[in-house]
Amino acid sequence: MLYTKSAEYAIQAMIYLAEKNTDDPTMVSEIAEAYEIPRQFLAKIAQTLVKHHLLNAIRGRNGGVKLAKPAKEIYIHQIVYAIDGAPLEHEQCVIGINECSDVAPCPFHHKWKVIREDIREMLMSENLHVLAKRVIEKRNEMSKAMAN
Amino acid sequence: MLYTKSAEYAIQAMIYLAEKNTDDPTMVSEIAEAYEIPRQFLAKIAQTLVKHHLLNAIRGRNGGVKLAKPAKEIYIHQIVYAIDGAPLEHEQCVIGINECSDVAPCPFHHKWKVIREDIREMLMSENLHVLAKRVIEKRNEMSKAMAN
DNA sequence: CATTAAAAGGACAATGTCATCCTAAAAAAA
DNA sequence: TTTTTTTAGGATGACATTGTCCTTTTAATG
Repeated sequence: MLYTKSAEYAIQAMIYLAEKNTDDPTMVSEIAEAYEIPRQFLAKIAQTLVKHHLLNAIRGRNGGVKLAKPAKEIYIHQIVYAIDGAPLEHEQCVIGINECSDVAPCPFHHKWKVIREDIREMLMSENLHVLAKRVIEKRNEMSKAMAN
Repeated sequence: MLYTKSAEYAIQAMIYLAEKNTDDPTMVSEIAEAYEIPRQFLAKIAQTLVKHHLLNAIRGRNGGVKLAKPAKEIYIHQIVYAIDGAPLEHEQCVIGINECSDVAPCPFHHKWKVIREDIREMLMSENLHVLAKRVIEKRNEMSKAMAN
């Protein structure tokens, strides 16, 4: 919808690592199992993330991957960019009209522009640290609710 | 992004017909040329729209397609639905977390929910009549601006 | 009735995304 | 040094979307 399945897997994997919050490497197979992502496929995605300096990889026994920088400094749009590539700069009109712009907008233009900026804002403003914290909070709430 | 390329072509074609606002059939090849859509491909899409009772087709010489009902009664979501199929009812979480719901949301959940509803609202509220009118207005403004 | 011009529809080709398989390289442990 | 365990990376397969080709059906016109 907003990004490919591959980018979704990448975000999941990175949140997993941010949650663990350790300096030790984590095996790709562990992450794959946790999120039920095909192992080999996630390995490819991890390779790409390493190339884009979002992950560091340690090869060999006891190896694995870890965040290449603090979770606070990794934003979702960076992950999406790394996997799906740069967003189109001549922002694509929703109904594909060539001359669509603010001056000569397509009939959807203004509504769509607002939505697009909301999405952009969402991807640009959220970092892994915040997301991981929220996931952990939710887990705790869940287990509390279960206990009752 | 919101829908497939095929659905985009379908919307363009239907707006073209709404703009013409005639009861005479329009050849698919004419529409394809106007929007630079592969002719045969648009023909397939038109077939689907006919099956979904959004277009009527007239075969043979002087044939073509036309809107199956007044432009005011055709909403964008109907076109998208016809081409791309029904939207997933168990609305998919943006980061693919299985247990994501209002009660146990994923870390994006609330922001994404709002955006998703804006999109839905946009597709549900806009009909071809309004869109075509806006396109025509824009064209007029454009040609006025050119004249200066 | 034959010709022409349109949509209908089946088959298939091209492309992109998602996924798997297998071998190589690297590093720790036996 | 050999074995084991991990990521790296090339090749290939499965599948969906996009696009093309060709034949059939339908209907107007010569």
